[in-house]
Amino acid sequence: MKLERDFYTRDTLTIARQLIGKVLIHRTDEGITSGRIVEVEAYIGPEDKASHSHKGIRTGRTNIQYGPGGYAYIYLIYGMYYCMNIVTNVEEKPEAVLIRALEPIDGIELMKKRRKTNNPINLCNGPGKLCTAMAIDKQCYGADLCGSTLYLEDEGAAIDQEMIIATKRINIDYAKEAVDYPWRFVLSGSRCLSAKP
DNA sequence: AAAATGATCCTT
DNA sequence: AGGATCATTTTC
Repeated sequence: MKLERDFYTRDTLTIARQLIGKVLIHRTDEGITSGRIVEVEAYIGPEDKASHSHKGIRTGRTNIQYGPGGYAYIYLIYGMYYCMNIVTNVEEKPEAVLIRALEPIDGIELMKKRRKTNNPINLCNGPGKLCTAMAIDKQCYGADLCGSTLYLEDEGAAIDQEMIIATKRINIDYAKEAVDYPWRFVLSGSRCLSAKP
């Protein structure tokens, strides 16, 4: 079942935890790719020094975060890689969840071609990698996740809450006290994580 | 107008 | 441990 708007317009940490186990799907002219989410990080607006919308910074890049949840926030990092976030909560709350790793499901051959590797566990085990594998780029900025091109589905099988581990976020050393917030959620034991829990 | 800065990945 | 590489943001 496709996730609808009401899934996205809620509390960000609740959504982040519930995103583990959901399936991300992207339909392109080249074909369909999909993967099961196994790692995410929450970025919670003005109060979070690690967030792009820290202090309510509103620019061309962060603007989509200020709308309602259920839209894609895509940005280029280090001049080379795209990262995909899911905008969460309601209007004027600039919050989002970064998708950090997936276990590939559909379109694995296409992913291998795009990523130039044959190792299936090296296709989507990082935020830049999964965007390359699924051809998620600037064109996806602001995409409505309640549409039919880029969206999420619930597999049906619920994840045991004990299998979801909360840890510190990755590579945000610049974020002062926020470096210690346990806002990264991973599926325990997954072979496709970007780093050890 | 110019400088600084990365929510990363790959190679050594 | 270091370099690639550039859009976006911040600063002058």
